[in-house]
Amino acid sequence: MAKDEAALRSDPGDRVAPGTRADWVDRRLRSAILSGELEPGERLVAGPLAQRFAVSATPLREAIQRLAARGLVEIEPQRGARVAPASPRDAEEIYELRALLDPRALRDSLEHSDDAHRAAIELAYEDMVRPKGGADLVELLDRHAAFHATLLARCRSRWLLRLTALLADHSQRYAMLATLAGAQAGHHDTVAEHGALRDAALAGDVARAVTLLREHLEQTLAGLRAVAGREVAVVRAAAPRDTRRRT
Amino acid sequence: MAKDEAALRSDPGDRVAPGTRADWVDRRLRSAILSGELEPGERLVAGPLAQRFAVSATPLREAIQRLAARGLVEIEPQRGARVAPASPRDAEEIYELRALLDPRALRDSLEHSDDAHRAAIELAYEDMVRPKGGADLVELLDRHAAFHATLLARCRSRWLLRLTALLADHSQRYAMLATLAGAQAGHHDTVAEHGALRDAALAGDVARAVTLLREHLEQTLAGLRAVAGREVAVVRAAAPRDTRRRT
DNA sequence: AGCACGTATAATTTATAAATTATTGAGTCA
DNA sequence: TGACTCAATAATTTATAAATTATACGTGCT
Repeated sequence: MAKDEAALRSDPGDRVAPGTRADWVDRRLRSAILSGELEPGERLVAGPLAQRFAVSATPLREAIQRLAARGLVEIEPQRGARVAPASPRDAEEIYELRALLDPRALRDSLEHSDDAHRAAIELAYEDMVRPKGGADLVELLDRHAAFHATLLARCRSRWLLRLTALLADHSQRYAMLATLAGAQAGHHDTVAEHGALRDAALAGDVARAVTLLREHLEQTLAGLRAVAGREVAVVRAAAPRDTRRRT
Repeated sequence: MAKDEAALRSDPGDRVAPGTRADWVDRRLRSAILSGELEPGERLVAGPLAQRFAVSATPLREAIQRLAARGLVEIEPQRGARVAPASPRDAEEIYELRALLDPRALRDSLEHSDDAHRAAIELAYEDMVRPKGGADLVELLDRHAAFHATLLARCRSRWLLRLTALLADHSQRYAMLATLAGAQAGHHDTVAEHGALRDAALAGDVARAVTLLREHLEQTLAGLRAVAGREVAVVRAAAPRDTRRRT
């Protein structure tokens, strides 16, 4: 039948590059929030933002709705949207959950790894430790996130991956905020940790890799706690951009 | 504006609904999906839906975006949205994650319980075991979800609660689908399990409550596996409502 | 007939404009 | 002076209409 031919042509998945404007604004806003370009608590006013991105109100609004569902922005009905506030408490919750979920995902991923996966891990690691372009901080954190995501990529549970990706977004934001707050403390030799993690993953030593990842996350959390005080100060400083200056 | 909208909006279960139209459509669509009123894989065409809900395209679209971010609908750019497909595999993943996360949330919740919380638990339990109005299936599942949510309510980690709530939504959908598929199996004496859970929670026996919850979830998963075959059949039967019309 | 191409139709996506709601500020009365 | 009212303004929210894209169908060619 001709049905098969038609089905082949409209095969889902051949469209790799989604091109709608709402998607673009979504990604753009996400990276703006993760990079700190938009500060926590900052208001997102529809008009100026639409002009700044050269899009209409509709796709902008849709992007905001999606980000709200992901927890990156908060919407108060009838009163506008703002970048999700940041707090040390939230950061602790996020990293605790990552310490619980990421190792689990890593175990399943490594147990179903293959050559292509290991190659991808090696590549992501190289991209991370030896950034090509400018040593931009946001680029560095993007590579870091990509490395972790690659490690988990073979996990078969799409839901577990969905949750880890969600948490990874937020922890990337906190990593950036902490760095901006002057977090030189907590520099617990992350390069060595990542290297050991890479080696264990490539060697197929699942148990060791899982342990290393958990320790890595816990130490990151500890380092984040070390600058919690300063971070709070920064958040407080950014907060006064509040809506109403009611007495 | 048209005056008949008030009548249209007084559909069952929304009158205490403050907020915007998009919020309303969001809740309405969510419950439609969770109740199976909209079947997995079913297309969500903007025009008819907007007319059916008596709203414009904009708020409807925003609601769909939010539901997509929550995983209840899937959007293929330029090609429309559809209710997220259901599969036994997804159900397993969801219940496995619940078995991991819910007990953790329950532990923290019960460790910070108080009289008001215990009263809420007792109330939610009564509402569940003795439904007042019609013995509607969706109402029953809503009460069941409410009971579980109440148990976890005192958990201090807002992120953990966010994840459990997300998973609860999807597991409620699967509970409905399984029941519609004729899941009399898996009736592993849920009433007794819930009763014991309630008792342990009210008595402050945290360890026991946590164990009971984990077992409850694992048995629910087991019961769900029992009807997996039939469920697949149902999903397959519903699937042919696919995108492209028959040739 | 079978396949490709072009046109027509339908649906999504975006833009623009109207309307509802919140907030600000001045003016007024106690 | 202080609080309260009420218009003015700004922002969100919704509606409507235009444009972009995908899909279906008919037409002509090999």
